[in-house]
Amino acid sequence: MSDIIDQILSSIGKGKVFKARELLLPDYVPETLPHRENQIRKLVEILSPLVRSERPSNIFIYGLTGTGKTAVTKFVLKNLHKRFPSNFTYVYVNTRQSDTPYRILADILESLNSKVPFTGLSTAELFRRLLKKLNDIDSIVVIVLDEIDAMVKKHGDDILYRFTRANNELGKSLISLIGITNDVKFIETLDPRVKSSLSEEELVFPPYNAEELEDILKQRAKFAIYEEAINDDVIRLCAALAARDHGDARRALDLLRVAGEIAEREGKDKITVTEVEKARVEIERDRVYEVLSTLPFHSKLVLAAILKGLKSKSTLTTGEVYEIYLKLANKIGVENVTQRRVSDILNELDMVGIITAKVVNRGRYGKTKEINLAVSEDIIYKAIVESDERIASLWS
DNA sequence: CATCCACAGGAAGGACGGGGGT
DNA sequence: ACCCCCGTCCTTCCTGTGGATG
Repeated sequence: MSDIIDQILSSIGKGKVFKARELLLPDYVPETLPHRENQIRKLVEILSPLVRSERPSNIFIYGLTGTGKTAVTKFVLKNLHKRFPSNFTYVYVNTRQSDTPYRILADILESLNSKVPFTGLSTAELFRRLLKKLNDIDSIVVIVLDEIDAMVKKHGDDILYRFTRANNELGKSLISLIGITNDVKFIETLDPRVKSSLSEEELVFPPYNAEELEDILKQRAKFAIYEEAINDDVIRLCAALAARDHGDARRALDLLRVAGEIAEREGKDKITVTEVEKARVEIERDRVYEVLSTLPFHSKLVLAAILKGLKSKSTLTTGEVYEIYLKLANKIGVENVTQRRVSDILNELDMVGIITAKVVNRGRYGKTKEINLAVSEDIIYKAIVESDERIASLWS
């Protein structure tokens, strides 16, 4: 028995691909950020008052996913803090992970070493505690709110307004906000007071092109992967796939890392384009599984309805999906939700990238959504059948 | 050129369970 | 022990709308 385990362990242990796999993980902040020199310079300039222990302007940072917004922000703050540790503190909150005002405030308080209950308090109470804490600390605090658009779309800009007013309530200027968003149009939807206050300074991150992605990948690969285990074709393919997807560096790094993991798992000593292709499928599959696992039952059922419907048509409307959904609900004997709810569910499925639901006007034939899958059908099918047996029974 | 389709999507609220404060 | 606040799903009722059609 132990032979088997030894075998497995040794085959895992003697990975021939990665020198330092962690350098390819999404939250790793590298020492150099190629093709972001301008953004770094601008950000340091804006934040330079910190050197004199003064409050910098609030900053709004835009750019699509994987354009280096988070990395640059963390990089700059980390390095400034290293040089001037007593001048300020900074807090980073990802508002997609902590996507309610309550969680955001709780995260900030926890970063400032204040214990808060998981739930139970009002957000007003948390805000009061935050102000008190800031008053006690009495130094500049830079608060980074990453992926702020997701939170505001769900919960409104009320919390942002409160943040921008916090300096008044404190009676001194301690808080400096950095808002990061993927959605360029997002800022127009903000309350004008919040908008003007939050975007005292603005910074734009353009997408990387394929060449720049290659540079980034090469540079990381140099330290993360053995030279013999990789070649330029692999890097070029990862870069090209990611460039097709609006120049997303995170996606490019993910592809490379997962391709390497696949190579090691299969006992190979180098990454080839085959592994990159497998990595692409695997990444997509993992994402679908994860999204589905958190989906409420009726969302899965709506997805099942879409799958069924697309068998006979190339695109569906909300009404068509709802009809099929009603049949399926009836078949497995569960209460159905209203069409209004299904409309929202379709938007949610769109938001997480499993389907595309585009609003179209068809004149005389009304306004509806055109619904299509955004992920390959068999991946969704497998994921959905495994996630719930009642839904699985619809196919047996 | 008005009409009218097939919904979109906002507003208000309610049931419910998890987790406080006091 | 009791009340309060929260987020999550969901309902009901509603007003809004781009453009093919008559």
